[in-house]
Amino acid sequence: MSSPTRKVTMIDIAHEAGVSKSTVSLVLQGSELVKDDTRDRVLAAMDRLGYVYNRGAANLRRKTSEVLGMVINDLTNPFFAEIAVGIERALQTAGFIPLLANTGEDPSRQARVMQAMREHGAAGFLFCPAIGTDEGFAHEIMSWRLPIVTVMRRIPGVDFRSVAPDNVGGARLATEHLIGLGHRRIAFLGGRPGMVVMEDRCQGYQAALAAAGLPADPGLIVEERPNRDGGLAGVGALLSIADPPTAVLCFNDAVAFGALHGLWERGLQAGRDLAVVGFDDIANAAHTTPPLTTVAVSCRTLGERAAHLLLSELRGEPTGDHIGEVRLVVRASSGPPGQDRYRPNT
Amino acid sequence: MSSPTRKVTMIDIAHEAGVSKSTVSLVLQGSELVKDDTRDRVLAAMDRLGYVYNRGAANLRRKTSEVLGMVINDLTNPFFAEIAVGIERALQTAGFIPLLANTGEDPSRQARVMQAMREHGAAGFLFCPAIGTDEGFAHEIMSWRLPIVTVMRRIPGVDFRSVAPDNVGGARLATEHLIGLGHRRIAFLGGRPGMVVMEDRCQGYQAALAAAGLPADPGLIVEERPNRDGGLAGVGALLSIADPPTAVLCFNDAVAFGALHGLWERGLQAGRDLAVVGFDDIANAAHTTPPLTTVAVSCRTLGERAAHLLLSELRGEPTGDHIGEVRLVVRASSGPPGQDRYRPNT
DNA sequence: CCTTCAATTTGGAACGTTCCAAATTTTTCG
DNA sequence: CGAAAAATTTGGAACGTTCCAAATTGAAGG
Repeated sequence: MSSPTRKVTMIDIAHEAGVSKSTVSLVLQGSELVKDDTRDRVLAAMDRLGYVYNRGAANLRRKTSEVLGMVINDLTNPFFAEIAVGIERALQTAGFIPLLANTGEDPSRQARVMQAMREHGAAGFLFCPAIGTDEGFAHEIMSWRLPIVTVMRRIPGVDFRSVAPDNVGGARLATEHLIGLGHRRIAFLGGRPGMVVMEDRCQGYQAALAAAGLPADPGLIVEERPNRDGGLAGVGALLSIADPPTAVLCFNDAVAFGALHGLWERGLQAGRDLAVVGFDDIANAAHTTPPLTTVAVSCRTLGERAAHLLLSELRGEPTGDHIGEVRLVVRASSGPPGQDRYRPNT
Repeated sequence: MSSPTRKVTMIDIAHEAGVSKSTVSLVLQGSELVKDDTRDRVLAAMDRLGYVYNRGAANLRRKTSEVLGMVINDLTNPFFAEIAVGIERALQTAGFIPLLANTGEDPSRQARVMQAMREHGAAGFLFCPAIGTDEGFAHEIMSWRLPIVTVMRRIPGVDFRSVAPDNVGGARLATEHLIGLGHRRIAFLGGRPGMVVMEDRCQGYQAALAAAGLPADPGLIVEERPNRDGGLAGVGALLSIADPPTAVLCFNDAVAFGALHGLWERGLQAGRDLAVVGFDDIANAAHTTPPLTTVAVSCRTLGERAAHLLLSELRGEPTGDHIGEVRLVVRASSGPPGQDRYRPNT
């Protein structure tokens, strides 16, 4: 039992059950062809000998695999962690299993690890591209002719299926909300041009302004790192311009958290002194002081949809992109513009 | 090029380069035996034909694999996400690659997916057990005779190598800090007995009390879910007992966040009205209001150590458990006991 | 009992590697 | 130059499956 005994194979089972290896194989594949009685005998033998199916060998012969690559730019970000969980869940129930890579936004790591996954027989990829992913690489992996679904960030210039929330619509929704509250000078804070997500959200913001007949002041669009630090720095910049905004739509919740913090540092309060709106509705958004108004994206669902999309592609079914619904969640960080405290110069 | 051409194999390369498949194999394995000139020819051929190494086939023959199972109880928890990232990083640089499973604290999912990973040829496991993991299952996987390293939560009764922070020491440190501030009635909040981590931390807390000659009031140990909701509920319970504590050590940061929120709801302030200390120092701890005093655990490092431990085991090297260092980070949520506001009954 | 047809079962050749023992080529040196 | 030694290269048998075509068994019908 604890001896260094050779691994149990189908042949051993065949022997033990008094059938051929082909029959064992049929049983393993749940074939209808085999007689119930025989099946039972084979299953019993497997049990007795402690058989472990060797999928590697099977896949070698069959030229397929149930292994998929899951490449995530930043698992440390709860938003992407949630997506990863959604993907994993869907794959698991479909009998697939992901190889994981966290690229940490490093394109060269990304390239290395995706190559490794290919060598390990990944049958397709769920892919949240790192920020600097270039078109050359995109073409490279396209040439692999494996199904690939990009999640959140689509790559311009290649036609992978993609799954993403309705960034344009969400930003429009949020901006309309602010306009409805009476705001006229609304800023957009965070992100870098070249980031598709930033561009989409910014576009939705601009569309809402335009639809309301409000001027688009380029000075109100502040580029910043897409994280808390960016928000902190950006809100400072916004408050110090000559004619400061009364509201700010942040690229994402992390940026909004930073903005909240920046306000707090100045003795100002979000909602009263400056309306702040986030994007994503990550877990913490409900628990800041004040709680954050934000655009809710169901990232778990997004992950599941991505997985299903990839599975469809694997089956060769026709597929289309998926744009996830968004929903505005109004909390206390967004209020109407006030006249009292928010202008340092009065 | 885009034709449904058969996959390129070593044999094709051998042909193209005018050598035998054995030579190609040697090149692939970076052997010193092959002449530089030949190596170049082979590499060139690979390049020309677009060869992809089939590790599945290699592993079948070689009876090893660079694939490891990474089984995480809850990736949604930033603490474990960080560990996962640390593991993945270390594995990647060592040329290994993880299969991922998120069990969502469900032991039956856990059992299913670990079996699947075994069938896929996982050579070992990095394992953060789900909460209800029973000893029977532990013995089952032990019988697989694969190297397994448990992370964070060790399993009593089986001797897997394990990696965890110094929970006992950290809790002692935190409690000593509170005692040093002058607190005499210090509560412990959150977690369930049966959770090893809770037991360790609670033990450290009790040790510190005992060392300071303070009585151990069992009424000051409040079991609760190990998350924000548990903290919220628990702090309410603590404040309403006859002789309430002046300080509370929370099972982890999430619980502490809930406690902070509970205080805020009652118009009380952490640090002044009740000293609150967390455990883990997750990303948000520095950004609560007030910022949270907590025991910092370097989870990224923890993950890396776990990976290295598993790799050592794979190489058959002698190994031992790793207990990660902890460090007390004092922020504003813990102050000396006051006399004014924290007693509802004065 | 023989035939026919359906239901089961089965050998053996892949799948793309590695690894061993043996073969071949190259170098060294008396 | 020839022999011995060293450096390279090479066939072919695994590894544990699947899958096909063919063989065997069983049931039904005359």
